Amino acid sequence: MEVRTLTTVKPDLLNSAVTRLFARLREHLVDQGASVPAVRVLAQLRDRGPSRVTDLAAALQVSQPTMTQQLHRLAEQGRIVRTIDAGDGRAVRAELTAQGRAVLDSLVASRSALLVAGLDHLDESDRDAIAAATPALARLADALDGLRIQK
Amino acid sequence: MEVRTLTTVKPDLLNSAVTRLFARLREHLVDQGASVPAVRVLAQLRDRGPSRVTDLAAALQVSQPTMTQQLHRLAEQGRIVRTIDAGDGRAVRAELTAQGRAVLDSLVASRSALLVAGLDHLDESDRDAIAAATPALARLADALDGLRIQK
DNA sequence: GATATTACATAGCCTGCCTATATAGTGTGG
DNA sequence: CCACACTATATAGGCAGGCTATGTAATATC
Repeated sequence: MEVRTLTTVKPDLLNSAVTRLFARLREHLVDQGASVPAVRVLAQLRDRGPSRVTDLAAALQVSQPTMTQQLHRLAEQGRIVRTIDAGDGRAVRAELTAQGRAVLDSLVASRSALLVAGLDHLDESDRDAIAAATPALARLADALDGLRIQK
Repeated sequence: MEVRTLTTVKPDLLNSAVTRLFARLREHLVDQGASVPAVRVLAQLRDRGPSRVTDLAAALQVSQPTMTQQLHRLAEQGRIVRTIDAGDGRAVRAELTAQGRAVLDSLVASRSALLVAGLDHLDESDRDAIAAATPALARLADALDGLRIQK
């Protein structure tokens, strides 16, 4: 049997760390003229391909008018194109442009570089701990999703 | 010597986990009629005691007008009181009310309960990994803060 | 073919953030 | 001791991102 200091998760410390990390990640996007909601839409279009307004809104859990507005902004910036669906004149197909894809790739790469640079300032043991915990944190997010739905 | 799979931090997965966790934590506050910026102000007042507008703005890294606005909202809700500083007629002293303190305590307790409930759905090994990584994540946030300043 | 439904757009409102500027109190040099 | 500079907060105006309610146009359905 392993003998080590018993450590339990301190909710406040976990909350604080997550909040601070998120703030830095968001700030990094904003410094490059992007935003978290915009990047989420671009990533969704990259992953799911051309999509309708309503489907994107559902996938990202925002209202349809919010998604309409976001897509109009992204279209003005040339990062997506909006075309009327052939076969359903009501529907809009949003699709990444080459520029949009390039911007997204660049933002993602830059964000990874930031995290790697941050990790580089840590001890090996801290990096190991974070690497080991990453899947667990994803599962914690899954669990919280589940609790939300039951609410 | 321990023999185990060598794992490196995957920046995208870490970003995704942090982003999702933050989204749930924020949603949980919003469900209770609060917001992340408002709670940050209340927590600051709890930790530092009565404070001036400018000091709060600096501590939370927002502009002075943003803090002025936030404090007016919190005052309308009865969560803080704003009094003119005795000794400097220009300055405003913002201070938690008993109600504000109670609301903050309740929100913090509820957030902890949410996290504990989520953790309860995980394996012992996941909980251990998260407990072990929490200080490392805080240090990662510190490191990113440092990188930001050097920028 | 009239009507119901669906997909998106628009209107109007809120929070939260910003910069620029006004106002009012404090402090200071002459 | 008063004009002037400075400092603390407030106000004005603007943008992003979120919401609900509702309008409009295309499609489906009976």
